[in-house]
Amino acid sequence: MGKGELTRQAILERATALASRVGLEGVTIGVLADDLSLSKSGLFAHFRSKEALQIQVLRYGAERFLDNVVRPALSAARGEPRVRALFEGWLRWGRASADRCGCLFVAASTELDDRPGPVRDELVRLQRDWMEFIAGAYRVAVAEGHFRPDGDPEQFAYDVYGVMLAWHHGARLLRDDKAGDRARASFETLVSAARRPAGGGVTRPRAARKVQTHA
Amino acid sequence: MGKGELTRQAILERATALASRVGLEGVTIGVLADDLSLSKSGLFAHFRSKEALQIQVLRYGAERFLDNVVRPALSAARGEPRVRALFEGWLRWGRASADRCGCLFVAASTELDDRPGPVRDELVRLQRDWMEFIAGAYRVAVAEGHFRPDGDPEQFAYDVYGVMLAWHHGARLLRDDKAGDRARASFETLVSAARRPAGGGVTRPRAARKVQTHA
DNA sequence: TGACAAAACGAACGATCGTTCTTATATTGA
DNA sequence: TCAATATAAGAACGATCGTTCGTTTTGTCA
Repeated sequence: MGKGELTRQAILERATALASRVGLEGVTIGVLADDLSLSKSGLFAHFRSKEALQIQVLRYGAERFLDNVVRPALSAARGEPRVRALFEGWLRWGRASADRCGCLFVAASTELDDRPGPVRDELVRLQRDWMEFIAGAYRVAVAEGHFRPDGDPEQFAYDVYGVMLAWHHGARLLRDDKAGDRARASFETLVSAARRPAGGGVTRPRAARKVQTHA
Repeated sequence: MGKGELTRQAILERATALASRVGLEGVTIGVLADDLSLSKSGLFAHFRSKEALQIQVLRYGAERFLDNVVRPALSAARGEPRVRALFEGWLRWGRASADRCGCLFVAASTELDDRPGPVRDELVRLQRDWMEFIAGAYRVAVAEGHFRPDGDPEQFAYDVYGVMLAWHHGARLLRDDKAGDRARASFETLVSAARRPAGGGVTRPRAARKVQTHA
């Protein structure tokens, strides 16, 4: 990796952390340059516009999210355990104080929802991918016999996302200590609703129902 | 109402609508003055600082929310009907294209969650009040015998807020036509889980609620 | 090591930011 | 109607915004 790519990564690292606090628009070239002991023009040369920087920040944040949440969760067993691993990783990621790329997307979502342009397009693409990934994890859990087959994967993804957003609101804004417990309670409700009915309904299960209790 | 108070209201009206699109920080004195055909200094004189303007915008938005959502819902019957009226009004308010004070608070929440100061304090106060109001509506429904008494009102408020945030994410950012249906489906799940058990049997733990009916 | 390319700098650009003055115009009450 | 007052305008401030340009430093490789 050349020198240029190295500082470029350092810039994106810093910018991503900053953006989750002050928003994508709040990341100013001057402040960012000062933080990294660079000149404005030197930093600017790496990206040819602020818009390009913003897009790169979104992609960098998504990569970090993949590294820290998605990929680790893939080592969990297919089905419900993996869905749980995704949620727990997501929550852990949101709590992390060091790099707050998690809330970068929450912040960017409300910041860009009414501002058309390539930055918004990139964010929508990433968010759609992530929602679809959750829905996919749900489908795998159905295939594994953990979740009921007549559920709606997209609705599940929608609901889980809502739980995360509510957590963000409670924990970050309202500083509610119970936000984490509340998020887990909501998630547990969603998971038990997604499970196959306990009594053994009309559809005959192909595999024995796994019982997963939470702490 | 004097002349001053009149233009002051007009400024807040415009600023509130603008803030829900570009955020509280994005509402710039110059742009706001141009929109209203006022001079920067003339507008500025009404508030002695931008920070004061932002606080006034939050209060104005909250008043509008009270007028358009909360007070109309109070004419619904106590208990579950009122809870439903609150939710429907909330959703309607979020959809309204004319004045978007609803998403003002969603936008401000992520914008201010990491920026201490009096503006943030005001927002937290308003949001706490609103959450507590929802929890209060839940308690009334318990008192009316509609909802089960062993439920957690704060958890209910938390969950409903999550549904609204997910709707905002789906409808505003992802432009998902099904967001409204999804939000209603999630809300119905919450309400049926909150209802008294039909059989009137043993009270079950909160995590083992009823099966979710996906749309 | 020397030549060439990559990377960072410094200065400046026009524009806009929030804010502060002083001056002019409306509005109001006696 | 006429002062008293409230309201708006105008000009300018220092600061910062994203961006451009030419120069200088630094890294890379034959």
